[in-house]
Amino acid sequence: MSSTETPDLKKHLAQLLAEALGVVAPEMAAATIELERPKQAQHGDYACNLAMQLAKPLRRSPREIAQALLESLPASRYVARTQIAGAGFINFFLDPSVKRQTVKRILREGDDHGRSTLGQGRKVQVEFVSANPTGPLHVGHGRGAAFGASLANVLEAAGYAVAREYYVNDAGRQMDILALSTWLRYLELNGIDLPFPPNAYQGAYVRAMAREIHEAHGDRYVHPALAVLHQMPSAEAEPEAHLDALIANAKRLLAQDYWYLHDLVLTEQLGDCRHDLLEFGVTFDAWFSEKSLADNGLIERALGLLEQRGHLYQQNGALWFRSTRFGDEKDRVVRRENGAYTYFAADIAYHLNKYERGFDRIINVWGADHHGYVARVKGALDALGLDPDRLTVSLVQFAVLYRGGKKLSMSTRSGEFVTLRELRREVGNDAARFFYVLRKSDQHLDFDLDLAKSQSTDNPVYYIQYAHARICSVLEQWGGDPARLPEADIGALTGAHETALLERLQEYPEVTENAARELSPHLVAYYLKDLAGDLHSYYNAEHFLVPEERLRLARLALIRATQQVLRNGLSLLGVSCPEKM
RNA sequence: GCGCCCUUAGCUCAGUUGGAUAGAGUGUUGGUUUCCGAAGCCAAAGGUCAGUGGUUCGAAUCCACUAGGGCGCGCCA
Repeated sequence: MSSTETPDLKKHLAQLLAEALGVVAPEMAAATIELERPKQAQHGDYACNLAMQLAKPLRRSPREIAQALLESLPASRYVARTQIAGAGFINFFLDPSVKRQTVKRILREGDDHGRSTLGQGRKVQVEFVSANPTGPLHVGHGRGAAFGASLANVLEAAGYAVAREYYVNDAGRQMDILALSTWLRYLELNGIDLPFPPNAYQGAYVRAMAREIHEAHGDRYVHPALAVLHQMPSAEAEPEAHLDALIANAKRLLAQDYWYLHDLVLTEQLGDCRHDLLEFGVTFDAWFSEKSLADNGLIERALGLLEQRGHLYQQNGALWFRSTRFGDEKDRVVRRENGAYTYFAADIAYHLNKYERGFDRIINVWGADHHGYVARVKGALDALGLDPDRLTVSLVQFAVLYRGGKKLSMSTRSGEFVTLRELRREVGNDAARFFYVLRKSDQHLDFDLDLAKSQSTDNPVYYIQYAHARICSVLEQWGGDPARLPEADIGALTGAHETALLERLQEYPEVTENAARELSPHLVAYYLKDLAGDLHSYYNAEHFLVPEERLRLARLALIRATQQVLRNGLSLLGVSCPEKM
C-alpha cells in the first residue's frame, strides 16, 4: 500500500476487531461488527458497540469484554489509540496523518471523488415526473423532477447504471379533454358561440394553441354549434358525462382531423414540458409512450399472462384482476364494460416491460396522492411471477408555495397554478433545485419564495455557493499553479478548524453512499451546508495566504479540496457553483 | 369507517444500523471589519423528541394504543 493511499477505515477497523473477536470469543465469530462515527470528538473517530452486543450471550460485563478485545487487537499504523468508554464502547482515534491523506485523495480523484462501487454496475431505472402532457408543469411536478434527477445522479455516483425515464400518458381521457378544450377555444375564435365547460382545461396555453391552429388552418375544423352540442347531458347536473359527450361529438364530427388535433396538442405540450425540464437541468434517457403499450399489444400480452395464471375473472361485463389475493384491499378492473382497458391495465403492461428490459432495480418516483396505487402494482408483479421487491416506489409529498408568509393555492383544472417555469424565473434554477431537495421526500415541503430568491445569509444556496466563490477568490489571488497543491506537505494542518474541516471532508464518500442507499439526496444538501459552514469558520479564523510557504501550500491544498467536494456535491444536486457572485 | 405517511427549539427542519450530553438554520440578545469577499464569523438563550405503555445494557429511532395533521379508498388518470 502506498503512503498516499488510505484504506476504507471502517473495513480496516472491522477487520482488526474480527481478529480480536476470534481470540476472545471464537464461538461468536459470526457477530456483525458495526462501526459508527460518534457525534462528539471526545469519543474518537470511530466507535464500536461490539462489547455491549456480546455482553448477554457471553454473560460477562461489556467493559470486561471490551478490555479483552483491546488486548487482542492487532496493532495498526492507522490507529493512534483506543479507549473504553461509557457502557462499553470501544473508541478508535486515528493517526492524524490518515485525515490529512484525504486532501491528497480528493485532489487526485477530482470530479470522481465521492463515487463508489456500491451499485456494482447494476442496472437501475428511475422513472420520474411522468406528468400528463395536458399543460405546463407546475411546482408539484418540479419537486418530483428535482428529487428524481438528484436521486438518479446520486445512484449513478454510487456505481449504478442508471436509466432515467418519463412515462408519457399520451392515451386516455385527459388527453381527449385537452384536445377538446383546444378545439372549443378554436371554435370561439371562429365566432362559434359555445359555453366552455368549467371542467375543461382553462389555461391560457389552451387559447394559445387554438390561436395557432386558427392561424394555420383558418376555419377548416369548424362545425356548427348545434352539431357540437348534439345530444348533450346537462353540464350542471352531469358535468363529466357532458364532457364525454362533447369528446364523442368531436371525434365523430372531426373524424381523422380529431387525431390530427389530438397529436398536435400532445406534441406541443410534451415539447414544452421537455424544454422546461431541460432548462431545469433535468434530462431523460427515454420517454415511454403509454399509447405504444396498446399499439404493440403489450397490454393484451400482460393480461394474457395473468389469465394463464388464473388471476383474472369476468364480472358485470368487466374483466377483473384478483388483486386481493396479493394483499390489495379490493379487486381491480383491468378492462371496462365498454371494452376499454383501464389505466391500471396499461401500468401492469408497463411494469412487465420494465422487468423484461432487465433492470435489477426499478424506482418509481410518484406523487404522494398515488400511494394507494402501490399495493395493486406490486400485487400485479407478484401475480406475474416477478419479484415485487425489485420495485421501490418513492412517494414525494406536495410542495406548498409561500409568498409574503401567505400560502398560494393551486388547482390544475381552473388554471390557477404556479408553473415550474414561473418558479424558476422567480427564484432561479439553483435555488429551485436546492430547495426542492432540502426536505426528505416524504415530508411536506413549505417552499418560501421570498427566502429562495433572497441573496442573503438566510438562503442556504447562497451560503454554499459563497463558500465556493470565496475559495476561488483566494486561489486567484494566490495566483500559483493548482497542480502543485497535491504535492503540498499537509503535515502543517493541525489547527482545530483544520481538523474539523478534514474530518468533514473525510465524511463525504460515506454521505454519498448513504444518500444512494437511503434514496435520500437531501443528505447531500445538508452535508454541503455543514461543509460550507466549516469553511466559513476556518476562513474567518485563519489566513491562508501566509508568508511561510509550507503552511500556505498546505492550507491552499485544504481549501482546494473543499472546493472540489463542494463542486461534486452541488453537481449531484444540479446546482451550479459560480466562481464569482 | 378502513389503509398508508407524518408529529423533534417561537418558526422551518436534520438526526445513519437503536448508542454516549438530541443538532442546524431562522428569529431574539450581545460581540466582531487597519488583514485573502462581513452574502461572513463568535457567543448567549431556547426541548416533556405529541401522549401513554412495552421491548433491552441502551429508544427521537422498534412494537401497541391514544390525540392531532396529510393523503388514498372509481369500470378516473
